[in-house]
Amino acid sequence: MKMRSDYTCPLEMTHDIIRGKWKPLILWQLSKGECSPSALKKSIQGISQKMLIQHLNELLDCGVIEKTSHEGYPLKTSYFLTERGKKIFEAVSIMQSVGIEMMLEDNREDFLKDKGLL
Amino acid sequence: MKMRSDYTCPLEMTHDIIRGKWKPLILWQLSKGECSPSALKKSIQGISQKMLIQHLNELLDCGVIEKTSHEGYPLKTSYFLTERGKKIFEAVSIMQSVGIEMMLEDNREDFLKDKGLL
DNA sequence: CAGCATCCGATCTGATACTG
DNA sequence: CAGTATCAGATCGGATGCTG
Repeated sequence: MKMRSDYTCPLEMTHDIIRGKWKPLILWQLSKGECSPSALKKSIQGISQKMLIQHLNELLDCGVIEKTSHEGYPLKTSYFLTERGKKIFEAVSIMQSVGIEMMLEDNREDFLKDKGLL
Repeated sequence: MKMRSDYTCPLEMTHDIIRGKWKPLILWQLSKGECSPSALKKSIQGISQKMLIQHLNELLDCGVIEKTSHEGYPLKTSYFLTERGKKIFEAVSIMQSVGIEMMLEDNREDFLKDKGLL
């Protein structure tokens, strides 16, 4: 995926960046601090390695995250949010809050409590 | 599209609602007040009627918008945000702000000025 | 462990034509 | 004007196997 450069509206640009199925969750995890792919995979239920790496690469392309690679075996790589990524995370964060509010309306307190979100 | 009921995280739920290509723009327009499909089509550059109606139906399914239909010819229908929709719009609104900030970093003031966003 | 390539089914989107 | 149906092409996502 490449970021377009002909967005007719800033909203479209942001949307494009976080539209991928796993993007918000990846950003959510990275907002807690830098993280390796394997750790991300563990913390994001259901994501495949392929999609993880692919989405990480797309986020790299958008300048939302960066990585550092420590050479040698075993390989170690860390991904982390850039300043731009921290801005995007503001949107992700609101998405989470709004989701919690909606679940509360739907009487899903139990679910939220189980997750430690309440 | 049907909303799932097995989200493992509130973030996923919100994301699912606004993931469609035109959803944020539709919500953006509706946030200004109730609006007919034809007016929406005019204000959202590039959207086809099919995608507009389809996305409107999906937003209806999610309880994010509602509509009123005035019977008779010519047909008139108005869509508007529900309370839930107004909450979701908070996220959309931040996406817009973040997009503007990113465009400013990218030296696209001219574009933003043309759009009256600066 | 991190990352890439391939194959394939699922999903999404757009164009067009049609109905009440 | 609002809404539906159909079809084709594009994109996305998941499974698997391979590389350094």
